[in-house]
Amino acid sequence: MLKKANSDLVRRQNRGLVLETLRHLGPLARITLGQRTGLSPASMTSISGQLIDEGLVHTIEDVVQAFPQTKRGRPQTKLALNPTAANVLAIAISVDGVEMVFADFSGVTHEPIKLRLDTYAISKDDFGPRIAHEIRAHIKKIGIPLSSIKRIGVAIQGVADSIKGEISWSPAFRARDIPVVEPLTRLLDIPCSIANNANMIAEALVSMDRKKYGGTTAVVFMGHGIGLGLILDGVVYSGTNGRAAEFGHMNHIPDGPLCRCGRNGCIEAFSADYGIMRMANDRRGTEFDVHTPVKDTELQELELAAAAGDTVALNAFARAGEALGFGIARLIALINPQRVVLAGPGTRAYGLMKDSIGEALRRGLVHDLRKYVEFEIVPYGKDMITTGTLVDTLRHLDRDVFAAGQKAIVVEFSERKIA
Amino acid sequence: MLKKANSDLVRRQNRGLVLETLRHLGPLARITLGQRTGLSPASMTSISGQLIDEGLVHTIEDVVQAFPQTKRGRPQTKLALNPTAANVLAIAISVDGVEMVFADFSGVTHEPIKLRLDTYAISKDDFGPRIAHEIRAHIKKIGIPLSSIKRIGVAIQGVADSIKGEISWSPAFRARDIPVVEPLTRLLDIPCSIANNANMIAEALVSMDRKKYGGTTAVVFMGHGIGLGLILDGVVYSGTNGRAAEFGHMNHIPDGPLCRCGRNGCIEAFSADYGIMRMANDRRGTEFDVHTPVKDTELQELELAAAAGDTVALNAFARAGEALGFGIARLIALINPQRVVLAGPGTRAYGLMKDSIGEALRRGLVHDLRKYVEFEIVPYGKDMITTGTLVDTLRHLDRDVFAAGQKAIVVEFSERKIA
DNA sequence: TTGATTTATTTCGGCGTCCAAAAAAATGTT
DNA sequence: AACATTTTTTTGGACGCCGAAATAAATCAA
Repeated sequence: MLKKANSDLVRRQNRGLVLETLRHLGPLARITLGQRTGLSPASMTSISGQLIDEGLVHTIEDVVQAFPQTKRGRPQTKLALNPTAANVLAIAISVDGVEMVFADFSGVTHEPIKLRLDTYAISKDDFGPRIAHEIRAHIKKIGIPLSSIKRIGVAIQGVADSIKGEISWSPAFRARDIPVVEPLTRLLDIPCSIANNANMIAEALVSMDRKKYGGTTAVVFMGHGIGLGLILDGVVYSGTNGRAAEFGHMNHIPDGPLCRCGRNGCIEAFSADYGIMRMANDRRGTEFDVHTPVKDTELQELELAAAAGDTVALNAFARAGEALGFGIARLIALINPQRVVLAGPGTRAYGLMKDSIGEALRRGLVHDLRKYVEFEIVPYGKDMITTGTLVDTLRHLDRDVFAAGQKAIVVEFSERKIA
Repeated sequence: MLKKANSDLVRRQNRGLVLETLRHLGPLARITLGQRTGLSPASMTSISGQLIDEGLVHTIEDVVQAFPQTKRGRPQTKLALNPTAANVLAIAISVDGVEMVFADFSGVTHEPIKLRLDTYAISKDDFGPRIAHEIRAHIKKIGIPLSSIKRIGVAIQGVADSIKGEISWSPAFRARDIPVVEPLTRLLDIPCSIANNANMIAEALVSMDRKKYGGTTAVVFMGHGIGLGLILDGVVYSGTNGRAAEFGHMNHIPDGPLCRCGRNGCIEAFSADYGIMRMANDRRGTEFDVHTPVKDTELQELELAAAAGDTVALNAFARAGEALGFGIARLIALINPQRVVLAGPGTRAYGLMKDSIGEALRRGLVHDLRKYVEFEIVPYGKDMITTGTLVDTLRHLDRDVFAAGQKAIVVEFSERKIA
């Protein structure tokens, strides 16, 4: 259903457009902004004047306007997002621990802060307050005022309910339905949202290269679990109630090996680190409990063994690839994406799974559907999750908060006009 | 990325909103229309005046304003979509044949026209012209001018490429990549679009009950094949290049029974009519070629046998249900819809598959994901496909064609204003 | 029948938006 | 110093929506 439109909507949308363009392309002169956005120079003057009055944007003459203009004519005055307009905070929570990254409105980040926190032991109701406490402690250290933080984004490994603002389930926690948004909002008085980390990686990819990833892309995240971020028509799809896809717990083989989720035969049970480890141990007759976290060193040893030709290790990775390949085949049959991206630390062993993934795709997917899909492995940067979360959070400011304009400023603007 | 907005957009969007509201709620007075859309009475006068001038909407005083007003005050004059503003045509193509339905702008349909056409034998390049010819023949019979048909929507069983405007693959045709949009547009000079019939059923459901189906719903269509329509956030998702999902060819069991698509183990190979038939025949040692179309009478016999306790028949339906259940479990893991709807003639045998579907869902899906999903069987109406296609086609007119206004009329409007 | 009341619709004036064109500003070129 | 060029601002007009007032068209009451 369409929505009512009025001149308010027009300005809001164009303000948002200008902010997003500056964010994406960096400092630009009004004339260039006009060309990029399609807005007239007159409108650019009006909109940028408003944004400057509100402190969201500033002219950049002071700084290195250094580059002498080689052209004739009045020199451009470039506009840039004003870093001091706001700060945001991204928090990434996984079994590895908690990472916090602060950024200013222009997207420049502070040094990441890593917390050692025994998330697995913490209780449902202690987690939110604990994080709030940590935030307070660290902004004091960094020296930015709490009130300057306009939004917090939280990314978790596991199932996030972004409507309720809870961690429905995560391998990092023993507890379930852990409230996050409510305590942070209450204790810090800052709007907050929560999302799944595979979605945030997808967000990071789209912001990096909209042409490549902006259509319909499936981002498979391989790590301690197997996650999925879906980009549909350029927008990250976050499912009903924000509970995003659980690709790792899509069944591969009915009644297959036991998965951490309690069902049998999920993709994770084959392809996550613990699935691979279990497969190898089973063949060797060694006991293995799927709930024990797998140490990266152990996995690396297995990879080395496979590389050296150990058939048990090779087989474990081949089975992992097969499950993943069939999972991707099913995903393609359902969504028909233009591009499938494999990301995450688990891609380190891609070479050991490549053949079996390809073979599974051939077996499980009719050529007509396969032929249009492009595959890609992206090298995993640890900061993709926080980057994506920051992108998401800043876009929220651009579109919803600052696009609307601010009461106090509107008054100032009126005065300026009268005078 | 946001788009530039201007006053043009505002009027276009509000015109579209008014048209959609009238379409959805039937004739309404300006005042009611204002309440429903959120537009002021003044704006309603302006917009409706324009729409009336353009002939898209008419007042309904002439007709049965009969119902005497029980209230005091100036009586309402109801506005309605003007049936004569345009005609549209929906064409549904399946292995059963070709069905054409004409409708006027208010959505009132003519009697459906069924064509006997040997689609399976027709060549790639003969199909479009043949359909164009049939359209010409039938509008002559009905007595509406060709030029009044403003848009044609085609729904097919199989894979539609709605960007290229082709039937990529369909069980109704031997040929592939059959152009449809191009020949119809060329020979009739009418805009045309093509879509998948499961999507059109989804479209029909959303228009019937937006509250129920308007969130995230998966519509599984059971017939000669197994199709899927996905509604994401109230909008039917039509995949990359409009090539929608092929749920029926999602793999169920690697290296399982042969499917019509040439792969092994697709859901269809278990759950489509031919899959069920093959399963029963295999057990009985009878030969069965999956490419022979299954007669409905044969299937009914099998259903009766199962109902009478025949274990071979019962087993065939149970296996069909199991494949379907695991397919739905995988779908839920991936998309997490609020609602899963089973539709189509295949649901006639739902009673025989119910238990195995439920069992498969339990085996293949963790409870946390299962618990939020609602299941529903909708009784199958043969006209759901054409209804959905008409809904889609008329919305296109409302939003894209008539929302924009027409040059000639704008002039008239100015004159009226001056005088 | 007439006037009061009620409700729907239209008209009018105001405001916000965008835009095209003109003017101003700031620099390079001759 | 005058002219050319380019960017930015200003000005005036068009179009949109809206609130308020005016108008229209009925019912109700005396």
